[in-house]
Amino acid sequence: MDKREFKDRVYGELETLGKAVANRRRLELLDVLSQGPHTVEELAQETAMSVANASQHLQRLKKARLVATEQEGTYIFYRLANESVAAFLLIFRQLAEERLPLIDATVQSFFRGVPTASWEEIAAELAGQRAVLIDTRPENEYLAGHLPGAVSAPADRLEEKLDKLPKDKKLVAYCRGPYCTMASQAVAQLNDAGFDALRVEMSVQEYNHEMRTDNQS
Amino acid sequence: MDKREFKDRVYGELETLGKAVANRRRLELLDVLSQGPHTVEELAQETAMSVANASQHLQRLKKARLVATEQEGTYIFYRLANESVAAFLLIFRQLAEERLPLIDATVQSFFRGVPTASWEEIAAELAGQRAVLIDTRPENEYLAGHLPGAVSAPADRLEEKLDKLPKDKKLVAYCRGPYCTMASQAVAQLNDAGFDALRVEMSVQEYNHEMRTDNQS
DNA sequence: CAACCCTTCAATAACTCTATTGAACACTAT
DNA sequence: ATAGTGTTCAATAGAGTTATTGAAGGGTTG
Repeated sequence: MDKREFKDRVYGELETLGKAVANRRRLELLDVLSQGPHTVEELAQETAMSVANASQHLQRLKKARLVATEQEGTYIFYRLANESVAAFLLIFRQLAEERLPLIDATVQSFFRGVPTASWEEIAAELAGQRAVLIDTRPENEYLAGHLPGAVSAPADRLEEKLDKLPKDKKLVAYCRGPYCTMASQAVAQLNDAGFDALRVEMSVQEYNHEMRTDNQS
Repeated sequence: MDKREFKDRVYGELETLGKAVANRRRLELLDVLSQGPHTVEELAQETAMSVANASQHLQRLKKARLVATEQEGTYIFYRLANESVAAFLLIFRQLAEERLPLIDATVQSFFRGVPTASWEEIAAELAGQRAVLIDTRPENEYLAGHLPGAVSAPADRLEEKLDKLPKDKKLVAYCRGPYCTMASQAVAQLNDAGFDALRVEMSVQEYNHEMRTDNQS
């Protein structure tokens, strides 16, 4: 094996990781999978793809070993291969946002008008019980892991929970991350129903990541 | 802008970062650029591409804002956009190596037979002056930044330096990183010439990264 | 300003990727 | 077994990517 052949092989392998994240559908799938295991059907629905197409993309991700599967009866659950993948996705997103300002501009424009706070702004009120943290993701994602103290109130089944939420406290909604629209949808609906709700820019992934880096320093 | 359109736009932008690193040639260019600024011609030669092809790939990287250019006379120097890009590349490689074992297998097989040490194994001898660290990269990369105490001895011009290297000390060679063959080439040549040389698995990027994380903890 | 060198452009053919379609496979429950 | 449901397979057309080629820009130097 000469020098050129060696480099072609090595960079050819590296390429498979690059190609895995070189497609918007697969990136979207990975973001949903960051929240916990999901079936093919769920993933297809979440990302507005046909089941066959989602399956095809998932197999591509599996070939790059970014995701793994577990059979459970007739369902197949896809999940991220491990924590390194989740950490990588976070850094991937951070770099993209830093280098490609259009992302942040699009996000800003989409969420304009939705009452929003940063985690720092709201942390004291949450700690002092003057605000309640609500998790607007589907219940299975809440069960797979949620922010400490959060209450589950999936955005698409909010009516069922309305009578269990306090009207005398702030409701602080989060969801999957900065490109997820569930919290903002829930906030609009809650405010219409007479609650005092706002969105917080936080997710399980970011929270865990901040905890980890905080402990290190 | 509805929810789906928003996601398509955002993930479509993220995709441009993914596509930038979805090609072995571009990954190789980025690795060379991690060592410092280079002209198109240099990059083309280093990666065994035609100049036109290299230029095409470099423009793609520039469009993704991973690299930037500076004109200097008739030359155009390409360089990584900033430190975040270098850090990302390191993590990208780490994840690829973790998930795709074929990479490490290929590396192991290529460097089998070359006397090699890890940084920990050799650090004490370097500190005690019983070994000399030599930088086998081209001189301009040495000038752009090198390991503390390292002497420049480019692998392709080793004869010129032979009489300046000590025969009574270990020579510890490094180059660009784990996929770079300069150090191993130099080690073979040096040992043939009667020196006591070995390769060390370290690079400027990895060294800086370790220093940074060591200080944090 | 003309010759020169470095870089980019434009066109193209070969190749790869993607969404879609309908069929096939696999597991469960009746 | 059979029907039903979740997932994958196989084929394909359309879109995108890549290396190659030769020509054209854009600076610099004599």
